[in-house]
Amino acid sequence: MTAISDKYDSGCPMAYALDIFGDRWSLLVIRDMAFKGACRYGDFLSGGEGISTNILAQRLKQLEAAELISKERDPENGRSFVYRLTDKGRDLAPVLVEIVLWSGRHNMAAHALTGTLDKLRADPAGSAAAIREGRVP
Amino acid sequence: MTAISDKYDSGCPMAYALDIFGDRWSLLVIRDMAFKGACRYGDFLSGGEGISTNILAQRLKQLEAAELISKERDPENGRSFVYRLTDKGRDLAPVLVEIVLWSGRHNMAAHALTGTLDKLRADPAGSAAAIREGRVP
DNA sequence: TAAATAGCTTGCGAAATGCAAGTGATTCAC
DNA sequence: GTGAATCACTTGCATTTCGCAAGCTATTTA
Repeated sequence: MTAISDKYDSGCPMAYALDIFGDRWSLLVIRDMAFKGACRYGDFLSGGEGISTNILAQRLKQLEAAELISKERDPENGRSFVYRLTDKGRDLAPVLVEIVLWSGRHNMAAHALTGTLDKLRADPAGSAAAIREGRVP
Repeated sequence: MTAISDKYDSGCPMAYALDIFGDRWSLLVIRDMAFKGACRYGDFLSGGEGISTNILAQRLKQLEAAELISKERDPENGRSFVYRLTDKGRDLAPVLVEIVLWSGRHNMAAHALTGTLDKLRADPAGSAAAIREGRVP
């Protein structure tokens, strides 16, 4: 399997992408990693939207299987793991940036991540580059 | 309601967007409109991935409620309706383009929409502009 | 006026989701 | 060295959503 499954794969690039992150939670996990520097299970659990623990575990496995994230033991705490975006995952930066910019244009009620939104607006390409390099914009 | 529901809205721009199109089918419907010029119920049903009719009807309602698409009677065929992207819907163009480009970079098996993919690669901004203007890239 | 077309709606079994409680492997405090 | 705490899950179960098939309504064509 690629991620959730290949059962819908029609060869369309959009369908390929949605097969991997076309659900409620995957992009929120990736957002936590890209914009907030989250890297541990507990970080995602307390990410703000209240993902439940079984779904989180499932999504992390799927994202790892799709090679968007990697999982390693935490060298400083043996009972913890560190999740990181892979090159493929960081390469989603322009997608994330455009989604945030779109929401910024159309959701007047937005109040979270606004500091980041200002930076993205001021320099979308630079922000995407930052994510791609593993930095938090 | 905004779309599927507001129950997850945390004020984060990403969450706002995913609340509207964070599911398996919404972006595929929008893809059919943006890249293939689809505008009728039957067009979406035969869009390639096999969405089922009840889910399609539900998604069209949600997308209309979120003001990404509009619905009108077809002036040339009274038993048909014409769905169109609104300004807000067409404004998703950069998101769609970046998703397709990302898939193009990472899915070597892609075979559908490849003519479009080449155009997007050659001129991403121009392709996004075409969608924004209601043309098919 | 009968048949075909377009766009749904309904019913129902299967799958995914959400919540709560429980497990197992470290690690820390004493 | 032992008990408590932490971290990362897993399991069970009720609820929700999905997917398939059949049916319904309005309009149009023959």
